[in-house]
Order: sequence, then structure tokens, then C-alpha cells
Amino acid sequence: MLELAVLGLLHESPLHGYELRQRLKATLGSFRAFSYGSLYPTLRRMKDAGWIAEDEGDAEVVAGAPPLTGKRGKVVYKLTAEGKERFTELLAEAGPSSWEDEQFGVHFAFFAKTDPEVRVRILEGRRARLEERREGVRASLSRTRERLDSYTLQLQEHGLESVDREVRWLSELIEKERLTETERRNQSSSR
Amino acid sequence: MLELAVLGLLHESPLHGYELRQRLKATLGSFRAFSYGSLYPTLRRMKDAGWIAEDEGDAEVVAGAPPLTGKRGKVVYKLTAEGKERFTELLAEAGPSSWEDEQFGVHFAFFAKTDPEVRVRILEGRRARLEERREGVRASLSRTRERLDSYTLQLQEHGLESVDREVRWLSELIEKERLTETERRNQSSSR
DNA sequence: ACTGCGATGTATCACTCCGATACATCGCAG
DNA sequence: CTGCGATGTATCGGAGTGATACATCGCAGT
Repeated sequence: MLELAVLGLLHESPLHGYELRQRLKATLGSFRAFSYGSLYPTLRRMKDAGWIAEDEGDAEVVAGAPPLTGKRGKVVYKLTAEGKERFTELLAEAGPSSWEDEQFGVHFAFFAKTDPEVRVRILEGRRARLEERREGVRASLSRTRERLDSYTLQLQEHGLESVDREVRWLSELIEKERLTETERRNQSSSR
Repeated sequence: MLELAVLGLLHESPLHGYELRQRLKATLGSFRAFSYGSLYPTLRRMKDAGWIAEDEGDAEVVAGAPPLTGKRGKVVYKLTAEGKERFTELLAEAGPSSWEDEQFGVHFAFFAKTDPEVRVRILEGRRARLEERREGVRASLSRTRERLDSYTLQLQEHGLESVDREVRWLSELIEKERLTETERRNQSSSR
């Protein structure tokens, strides 16, 4: 959900719509690319909800990177206290939706700000979901393989490989999480 | 677009909503998975448009695989002549939207029924689009690499690899198309 | 024989997001 | 000094999702 992404980005520094979108692209990369058509309405909605507020303070001071432009029609938003709360809240709840394709990417992008336990839960949830999907496709594929033309077959198999790759990627990440986790535990117990 | 997929599937045999959805999953695999929430309304819309019609003829005769159930509330749809036209029409137009993520998968699933030239055009269009995207991400990544936390970085790089894999896949497919194309030409000229 | 559960089947609704489009200004290259 | 590409805000129609509701069928377990 866009809301989470906006909250996360504003956590760093106040931003206006256009720049938010740039950051969105830079942060989510090839996974997701929200359009202005959803960004601006979302910004309004979030402002109405009180998660964010217009920042009238001059933009120059704010960013480490120079904002480059003066003050025109730009509407700069900043996070409110409620917004910060909301962000933490959203990051903490690893509901089933967190392993859906769209949600996962966004949540993962803010893993650095997420509780280690939640991280593992999400990673594992996603992996389980993908494995489920994979088995479903595999099953239906073995059932209908000979009835499919070569293109459909290609599509299936490429898809299957992609899912497979992501599963492996997730497994690596989970493994890494586990390692740093035990490491963390050892340090705190030997302290 | 769901419309295209429905047209394509009904091209084989008349089907009712539920079964259509099963076939949809079997055909599109892990690429796309339309929900009933869009399927049923689409079916209605298409019926109103005249592309499909309710098939009152008994369902038993119809499918190679036994339909298993009698006639209850099931609504079986079949393709109309206009629907067939529409299908051909949709397959022929390789507009820019054909290389968008969602469209591409659906269109590719019916490549067997698509004109060879259009096939190559779509494949190349998609590849170009992906390469564009990849370069964009790469550029923004090299610009902001050190500012990103390890998770965001992981995400970016995994995404980049995925795109890379698909580009390679597409290249193979294009190569294959080219081969069968020249082969086809040789045959027809030596005939 | 009964029970209940999972698969089959149709349908709606609120919501999110996309893509196209419109419009205005800035900074800079030719 | 002219025009073009990047910056910037905004709306609108349409497509698809996820949740939910509801009903029936066939079968497995007791």
C-alpha cells in the first residue's frame, strides 16, 4: 500500500509529491511504481487523516541533498507524530496481506525499520505463499502439460523458474536473519 | 486484459465462470490470476457487447474432459462470431500496452494464435521496455547506492536480476522466432 | 444413516491503483 | 529569444482485488 511507502519515505525528510515519486522509484526499483494518479489522492487522504501535514518551513534547510528549487506551487509534506505511530503500527502487523506480491515489496523496503521477529515472520510467510503457489501451478501443469501449446508451456515454465528463484532468495535472507539473530542473542547473554 | 483471456479460452470450448477461472490459472500460471470479482462482471459486459452468448446446449457433449456435474445454476458461455473477430483484432494490435507487465503475459499465452510478425514485435517491444526500466533503475541505483540500507539494496539487486533474467528469456524467444521465420520463408520459396 | 466439510458455483461491493490527460513553470541549449 | 525537456500538481474513468455472502454437490468418517 502506498500509505506505508509514503510514511516510510517521509520518515527520513519532508518531501513534496514529485520528489516522493522519485524516491518511490529509487526505493522500490523494479518492483512497484506508484503513479501520480494514486499518489496525490493518497497524500490528501493522509493529510485529512492527520498522518502527515503541510510543511511551510523553508525547504532549503531540510534535505541533505539540495532541493534545487525555490518555493513555488510545491506542497511539502512532513510526518506528524500520529504518522510516526501509524508507521510503526503498520510495520508491526505482519498480516496475511504482507505476503501478497504488492505489499511484500513495500514492506521489505522498510525492513531496516522493522522488528527482527516481524522480518522473519514476513519472509517465511512470503516463502510459504510462493511455495503454495508453485505447487499449485506445478500440479495443474503436470495435469495439462500435453494439452498446452509450446508458448503457454514456455510461459508456465519461465514463471515457475521465477518463483523458484524468489523462494531461494527468500531462503537466503531468512538464513541470514537467523544468523544475525543468534549472534545478537549471544552478545546480549555474554554481556 | 481479462477480455482477451476469456475470448482466447472460449475459443477452445464453451465454459462457465468457475471453470473459466480454473483454466485462467492453468493458462497464465504464476503470471496473473484474475479474481471472480472481475471475471463475472466482465462476462456480463462481454455478453452485453455481443462477444459471447449463453450456451443453452447441454454441457455434457461439449468438453473432452467430463464436466462432472449436471445442469444447475451454471451459466455456460460460448464465443459468438463477433467475439472471434474481436479476438483476432485484439491479437493483431500490438500497441504499447502489449509490453506492459499485465498485458504481456495474457497476450503471450495466446501466441500460438497470433501472427508471427506480431509475435516478434511484441517480444521486442517488451524487451525494449524492460531494458529501459533496467537502465533507469541501474542509474538511480548507482546514484544512491551508498545512501541505501542493506535491505533496500537487496531488493533493488534482486529486482534487477529478475529483469535481467526476463530480458535473456525474451532474447532466446526472439532468436527462436527468427529461426522458424527464415525456415518458413525458405520452405515457401523452395515450394 | 448422518454429518459435516471441501470443492463447485454465482455474485456484489468498497477500495486501490493505473494510464491518460491537462496545465503551468523552470532552466538551459541552440 | 525560443522552444523543449524536466519539474510540479491535479483529476477522471476504468480495471482488478479481496472480502464476503450464499447455495449445492459428493464424499469421507463415524
